[in-house]
Amino acid sequence: MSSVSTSTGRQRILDVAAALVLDRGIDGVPLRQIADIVGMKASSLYYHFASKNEIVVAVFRQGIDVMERAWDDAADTPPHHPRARLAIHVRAHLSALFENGPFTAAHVTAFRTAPPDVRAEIIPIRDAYEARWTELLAELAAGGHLRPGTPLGLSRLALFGSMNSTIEWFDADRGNLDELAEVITTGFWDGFGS
Amino acid sequence: MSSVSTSTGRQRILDVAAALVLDRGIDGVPLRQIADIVGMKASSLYYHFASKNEIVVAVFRQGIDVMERAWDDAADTPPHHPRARLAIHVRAHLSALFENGPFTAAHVTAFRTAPPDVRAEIIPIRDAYEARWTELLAELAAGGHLRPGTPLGLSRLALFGSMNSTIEWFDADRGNLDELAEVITTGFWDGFGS
DNA sequence: GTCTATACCACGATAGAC
DNA sequence: GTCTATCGTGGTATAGAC
Repeated sequence: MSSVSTSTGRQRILDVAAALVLDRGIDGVPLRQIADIVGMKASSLYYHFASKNEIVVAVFRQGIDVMERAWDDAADTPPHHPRARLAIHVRAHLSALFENGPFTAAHVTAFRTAPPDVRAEIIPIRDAYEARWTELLAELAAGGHLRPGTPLGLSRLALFGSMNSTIEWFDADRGNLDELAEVITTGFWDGFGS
Repeated sequence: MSSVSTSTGRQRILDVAAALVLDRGIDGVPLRQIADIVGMKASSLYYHFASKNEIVVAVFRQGIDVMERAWDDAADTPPHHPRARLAIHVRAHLSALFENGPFTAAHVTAFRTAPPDVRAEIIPIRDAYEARWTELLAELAAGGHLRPGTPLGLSRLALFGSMNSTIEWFDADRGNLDELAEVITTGFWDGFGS
């Protein structure tokens, strides 16, 4: 298992690149800066990757991979009643955003400004992840657990927005991810009104 | 009243810059591209602005200004019961995001990767806008209309996330903003569960 | 208020030694 | 697998004519 400080070679480059891209965006990160932090010269990056775009694609891929793994882990737990099933996947998505490196967060924040060819390569992969959520919400709706009348796509997008926007303000070092997941789940399920 | 196609000089530069920054991020937009679309040379931009950062600051300022004006218009309407009061301000915020140029959306999406000095100049201004929301939510909570136990800051951030993340998917040309505002308000107030 | 010309630097990327 | 050296391009910004 790799961690940021112990990874080597290709993975170490991706760790550094993901953190920087999350912070400054794709165009805000020169290859020279990635290389500096890794401890090599920019030209040496080209032994591991053919281009900057290829690094970005690898970062995004790994970000989606982290999300899918978190989903799979969550899906392993025994079946719950509907709300708990949602809660466990919300917690998993937040885990991908905050507990497994900067990859998922980098993907979520930087994808919108990525070059068209990078986007084209990533879209099919992220679609597969989104389809899992659509399916989960469809099952909840079929069981009568979601308000009728709201299109499924809308509630999925609202949930994604609510989860992903935590990147802007949640501090994983100070806050509690379980509590955050509970707030988001409750907000989605019951709302904040009373 | 200025519109994108008829504005001139300084405002025309800002209109173009805001649209491009929304699309590609700050570092993804060369001054030459702004100048091209405006119909001048890049060097001529320096007659109107001292630096690229100054353009970005002006774009963000206007984005916040649009939000505040939308808020003020909403606050002009006679007092409602609590949920309707919230709904009217949600609608106003979405109006700022989609109905008054790309400034507010550019601010929301590009601020996170802005250079530190740009951020420092903008933060106090955006804080004032956020304080309006905090105050509104505090009044709702004081009236017993928000679920007790959820910190006010959390519900404000959840609401912001839900509204601002619509930038990623809502198509103002095809969708209905009133309906969107209703979905978001209902989602915040009552949730999506049943 | 916009132009031409240009300075200066940083960018991504390649070649080839070690 | 990393280095030095370098190429070509394009970035922000300035000077000065018109």
